[in-house]
Amino acid sequence: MTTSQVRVPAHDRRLQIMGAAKELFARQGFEGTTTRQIAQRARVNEAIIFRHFPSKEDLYWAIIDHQCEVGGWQQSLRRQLTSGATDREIFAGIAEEILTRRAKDSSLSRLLLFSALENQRRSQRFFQTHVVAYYELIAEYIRRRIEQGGFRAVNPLLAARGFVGMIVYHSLIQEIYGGKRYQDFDVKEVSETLTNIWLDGMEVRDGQNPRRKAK
Amino acid sequence: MTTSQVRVPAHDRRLQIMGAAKELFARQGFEGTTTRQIAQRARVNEAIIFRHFPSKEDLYWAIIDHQCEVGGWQQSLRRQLTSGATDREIFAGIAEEILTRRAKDSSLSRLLLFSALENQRRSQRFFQTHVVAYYELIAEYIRRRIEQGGFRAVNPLLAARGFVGMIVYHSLIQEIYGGKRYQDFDVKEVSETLTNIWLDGMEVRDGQNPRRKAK
DNA sequence: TCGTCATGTAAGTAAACACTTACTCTAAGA
DNA sequence: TCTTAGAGTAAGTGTTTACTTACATGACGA
Repeated sequence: MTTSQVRVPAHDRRLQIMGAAKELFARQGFEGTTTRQIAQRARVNEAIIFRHFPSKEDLYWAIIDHQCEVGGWQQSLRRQLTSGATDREIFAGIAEEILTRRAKDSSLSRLLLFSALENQRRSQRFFQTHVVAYYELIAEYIRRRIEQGGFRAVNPLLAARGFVGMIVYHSLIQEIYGGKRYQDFDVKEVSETLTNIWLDGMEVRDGQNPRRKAK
Repeated sequence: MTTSQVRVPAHDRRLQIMGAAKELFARQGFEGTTTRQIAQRARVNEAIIFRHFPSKEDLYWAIIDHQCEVGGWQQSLRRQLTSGATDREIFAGIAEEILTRRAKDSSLSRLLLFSALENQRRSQRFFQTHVVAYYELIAEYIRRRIEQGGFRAVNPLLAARGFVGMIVYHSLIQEIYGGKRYQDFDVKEVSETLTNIWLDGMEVRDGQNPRRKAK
């Protein structure tokens, strides 16, 4: 009995299923998505999913692992921080990359947020290996600039989170609350404006004492 | 046939069920939570839930509506913005309130975020009535300070989002990724540090031209 | 050319799901 | 003191869920 009976190599089928599942998980969460929906969207028999993945949950983590490998966030960040550009160029560049990446693949952002909300335990592994390292890189740069006297003396990790927070939260609101209809923003404007605010708050200006650490 | 058979007025039972459901929805999402779990946690027979609420979904929205009424975010914000205090006092106060409120009732933040992710359509109503108005109030204050020459000329809505983003994103990371174990932050330190960065980036200093709007 | 084995499928299964039904009990107003 | 509305319950309902099973098919090495 056949519908189309197109034979596809296992590796391609895997990717096809993961692609369909990724969008559904991103939109409806893990619990909100049924294996039947995934099969329909991937135009595949439901049993095929379980030939390629032991369980629905294994499929879920296969997607997340695959996405994280593809990403290359850290390499890109490291390149920007060591490029020798000015602070303003560096941070505006980071902001722009976050915004464009999130706009290009909003499924991934949603997926990771869902993962963090639905399954705190499991997402901790991702957080430890990816998020912490990302902040640590920015914080390290900030720490160095403080020592050089270019930035004021604040908690570097807090400053890094503040910067990333401005950017990510903006795009989160645009994405989650259907912000595009509410008000549209230009990526360049957003990244430059927010970077300017943050940087002018961080830089030491002539005749001004570096701020002491609060508390 | 009885286990304890304690008779409780309908209104109290409603609140009891909503309280139990709120925590479960906040932790596991709507789809991830079963009515049986809710009943067990509320120490109530499953059928009782459906006597008080027509459906699981009605219970869900009853919780959100109830939480939004209780909140009082806007009144508090309006009071702070018109208190006549300095910019630094006002914004540090706003930051501190956001942080303490979120820390005190982390279920609510999780619930609203879940709601936004799981049910984009429905959460738009909440967004329009609460979130938009909140940002608009801050943006309005920023707009006035720009006209007075106290703040630089940037998109006020963007600046408002940047400020709130720093604060909320920080507490989001602490909350979601179990940040308390990763690194603990003092509310005062966080609110003062982030406010200082943002405000020093926004304020016009002597001998400095107000920044033009990007683009 | 033919056997093999991974790819593919239809038709299941038991468990879990939201929700209902038919019934009991008791606190409070008359 | 009696009546009754509504709080409480045990044991269901049909449906949907993740996952399985038994079998069909065809590309490819020998």
